[in-house]
Amino acid sequence: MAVKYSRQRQVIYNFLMSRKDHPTADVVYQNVRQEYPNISLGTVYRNLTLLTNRGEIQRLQVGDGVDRFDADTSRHCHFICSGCGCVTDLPLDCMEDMLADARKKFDGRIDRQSTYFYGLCRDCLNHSADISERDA
Amino acid sequence: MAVKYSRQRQVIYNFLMSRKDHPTADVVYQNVRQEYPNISLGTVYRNLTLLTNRGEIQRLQVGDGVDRFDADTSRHCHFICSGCGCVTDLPLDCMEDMLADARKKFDGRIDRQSTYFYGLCRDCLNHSADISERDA
DNA sequence: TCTAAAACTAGGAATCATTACTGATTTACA
DNA sequence: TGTAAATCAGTAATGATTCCTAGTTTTAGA
Repeated sequence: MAVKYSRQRQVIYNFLMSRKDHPTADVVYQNVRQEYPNISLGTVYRNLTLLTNRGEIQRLQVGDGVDRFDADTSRHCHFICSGCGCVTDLPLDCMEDMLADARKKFDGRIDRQSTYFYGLCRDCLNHSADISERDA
Repeated sequence: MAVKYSRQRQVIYNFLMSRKDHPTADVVYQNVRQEYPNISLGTVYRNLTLLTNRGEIQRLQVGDGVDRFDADTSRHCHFICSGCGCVTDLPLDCMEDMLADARKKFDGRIDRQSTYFYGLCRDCLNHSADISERDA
């Protein structure tokens, strides 16, 4: 299937490029709707999937049951805060080494790697410290 | 909430310990049902979640929309075949280094890491080679 | 510019993994 | 054994995502 230009896809892609917080499909929908009130959620999902398959964006599955999307396709890890659910980029030097090591040890072809770290972000850590102090 | 012994949970855990292929909740259900015909899928889910929260097993979210479960809680990566969907363990030496590097670079607390590799397993590679030869 | 085919869309229905609810049962412990 | 809390079976509800269909937009070529 040849890919034809569509206004909706362009707007979806532009919105994703403008964000660094890895929005969900619904967040993309709610925002794009400001400009295109008639756009449908199905269209947002279809285009996010299409862009992912074409390698222009990447889909993140951080484990909370909702997929997220990232316009940055460079190889990097993600951190997911168990407190507030925020997702932030985490570029690590050792990713290349890890991939090389995996390829050496695994009998098969490895195309892609995805790494997620989980914990508490700085804001949530500070907040829980506040609570501890208050309770003390 | 104190955790009480339950026959069902024991059977679910035993089954998971006997498998190396990271079964889904439904696969656990179908198998445990052989021995306990009355067990319900809800009970399987509840206990798998409870065991995960207690750190006795781990939940895998490999990206196909269905969660998988692993009785091996040691730190290791997983490979997911894009061809047949099989999930296999992939222990790598560099995981500790990577975690240490992430902790050094990230301002916050990192508790846990999960790494997935995607590609084609040996069987699927051989199979696609067969198809290429046949078509040639 | 006109036209036809292919790709795309909006809107809504369908899917399906997972969770929540409810009344009955089991477990722990005095 | 008696009792309260935890758990269960069965089923309904949830919610993210995909599928479906009729109509619209885009593109390429005459």
